[in-house]
Amino acid sequence: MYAEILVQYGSKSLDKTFTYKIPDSLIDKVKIGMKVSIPFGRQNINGFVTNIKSSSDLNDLKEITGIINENFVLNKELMELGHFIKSKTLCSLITAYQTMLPSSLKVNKSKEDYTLYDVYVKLTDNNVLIDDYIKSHSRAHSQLEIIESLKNKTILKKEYNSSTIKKLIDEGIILEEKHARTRINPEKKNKKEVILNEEQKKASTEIKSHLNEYITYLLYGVTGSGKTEVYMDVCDEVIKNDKKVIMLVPEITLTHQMIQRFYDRFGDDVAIIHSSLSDGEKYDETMKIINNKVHVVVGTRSAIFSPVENLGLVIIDEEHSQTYKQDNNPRYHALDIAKWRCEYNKCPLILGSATPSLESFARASKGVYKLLELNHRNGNSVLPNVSIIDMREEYKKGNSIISTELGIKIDECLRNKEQVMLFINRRGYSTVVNCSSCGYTYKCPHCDITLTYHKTNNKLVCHYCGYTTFKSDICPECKENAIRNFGLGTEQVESFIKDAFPSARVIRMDIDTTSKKGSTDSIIKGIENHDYDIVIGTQMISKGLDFPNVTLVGVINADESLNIPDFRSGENTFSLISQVSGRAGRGEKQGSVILQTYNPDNETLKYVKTNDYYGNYFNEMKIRKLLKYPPYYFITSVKIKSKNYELLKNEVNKIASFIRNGIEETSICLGPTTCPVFKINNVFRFQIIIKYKFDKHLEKTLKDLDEEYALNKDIQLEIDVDPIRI
DNA sequence: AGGGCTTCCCGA
DNA sequence: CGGGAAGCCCTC
Repeated sequence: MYAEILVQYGSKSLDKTFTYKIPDSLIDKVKIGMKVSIPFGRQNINGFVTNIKSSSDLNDLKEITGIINENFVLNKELMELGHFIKSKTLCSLITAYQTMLPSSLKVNKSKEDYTLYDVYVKLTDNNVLIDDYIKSHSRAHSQLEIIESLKNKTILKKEYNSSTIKKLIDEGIILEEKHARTRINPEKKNKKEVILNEEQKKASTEIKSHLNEYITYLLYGVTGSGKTEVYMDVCDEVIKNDKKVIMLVPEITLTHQMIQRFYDRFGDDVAIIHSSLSDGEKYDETMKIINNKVHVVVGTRSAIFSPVENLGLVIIDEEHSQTYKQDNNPRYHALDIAKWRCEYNKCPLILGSATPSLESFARASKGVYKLLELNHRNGNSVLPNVSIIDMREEYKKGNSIISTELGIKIDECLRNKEQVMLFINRRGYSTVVNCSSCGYTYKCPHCDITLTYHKTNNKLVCHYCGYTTFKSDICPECKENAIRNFGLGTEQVESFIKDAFPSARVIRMDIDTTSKKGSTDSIIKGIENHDYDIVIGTQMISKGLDFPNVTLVGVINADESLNIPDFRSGENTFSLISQVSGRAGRGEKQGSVILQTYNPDNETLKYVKTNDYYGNYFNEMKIRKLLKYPPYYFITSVKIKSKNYELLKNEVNKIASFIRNGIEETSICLGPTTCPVFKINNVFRFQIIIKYKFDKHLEKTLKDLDEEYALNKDIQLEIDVDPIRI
């Protein structure tokens, strides 16, 4: 028998199978989807079995040397899914499989058991041996004590002094026993029965009556409308049918509260998968899935690859979230994978959001997805009041950070013992540092961007490559004492607020204050317990958090995300600010939102103010149609990168004409142009954008292009099908 | 990916 | 003519 094997390396030049002979001793054991070790050239590496056959045209084949993990086999569904990922993202097949696996199970890893064991000890059954032992020697008191304490009992080994017990084990009086222990053990708390309101019941019933069909539902529910209850109600039904559920959330730490609710309801029937778990934790959770110990998998993007058998439902919460698209190779979108798997398993897919992506909403209005709406907040809470403040007027009054009105509102909140959230989507102290005398601006020497000032350590930091330098008040160009800060960041807002409201307890929440493991949790608990009155944060405070005592949300600079040069900036601003606003007034009290902006007439902000998703949708769609952007056209971007600028400039034009010749006439090829950030880490970057409705030549053209440059070390290509930003 | 084999350029 | 870097090619 022979096996076709993919080698562990992801390089494009090795993206083919190699045939090995299966030795007689392994014939009954080797299966498709297994990891095996093989000789390759003069090295010994691992590979992945993709096919088994009884004959081969080749002779003098080498033999498989061993199986890495007999208990792990990638199932047929995921084997097929690999081909889909390969063709969609133009990656090699082995890269597709590697992407599906947690690092402990990846093909290049040879260790097979990550299980954590507790070692227990017990007395041997051989009573004669024990008696002899006690009688025949004058034993240390401590050893006799151990023997006494273990009568009819099994106890953790580490309860005893290790050298004392070792002796007893060596003599055979005491036996060791290993018990596997899972690292994460959620508990089920039977909280009070959830009663769905009419809207929730309607949505849930609709989905529950089509559980054996591939239908994509768009659950469009305003913030606080209780989408989670609908998810859980449908989950219940799927579990009753003994099928499995995968639920995706954008970022685990921020959706901590939602995961807790799943634990409370389903307890140890839930496995959790996300990037901040350790390898061992991920291994345990994956094993729970493989061994059919759980019905529900909750996790971030990569959880869509969970090796569940009998998938009955996929839920993607906050479906508009950009985190579902992987921004390095393979650039897959979890939504595409979810669709593929749901179609394969003939089961429903639920996309939930308060601000669905334009693509999704457009599909729902065309009837491709089925639209389900939740228009009311759950319980007694109502949507917050939004007011827009013209910062141009405020600036004249001398307020550049907090407007008069926001100041008054904060004061009011503090007096009422309510909490405030202030949103500023930039970390650091100030985003631009320059000289008011000669105009010199601090820029990163390796990247094409300005440095951000961090006051906590008095350093200038590049947010792209991490370059750090000290800041001086004296201009390095003209030597004048005229260095000034522009552009607001979280640190500056924090220090301003601390000065303005000295009695308030203030916490800042951004990457810089939450990078330590567990710090996010402790901040969230602190907010829950009202240890803080004012929370200042970046977009990490925008999603999922549910604090009933937060009644005021201030958006310090609503223009920030509007000014990003991307066709989606309007859509993203609408959803970001709507999500942030949704943090206000989730309890009994009415919430209010203050949007500070230098563009009070901006269309997007007006729609945010009136919470008019439809208005914003139609407005954006009009623009997208006019400019031939998604969802009217598909987009693929080709980034071309090199350290050698002259070579790059030359090559880029060749690539553009190659693409122009290889696509249909109805498709549009834009560029080459320089990327918005022209240089990162001393690598120059150009891009070409292809817009198309349907192009049967494009995939082949891109594949050829990719292969052409696969071995070129000076030029790197980065092809992104359906990029999330350009 | 990684190692070996070929080629090509330079100095003596 | 030797040596060392650079490029090329192969791995079942």
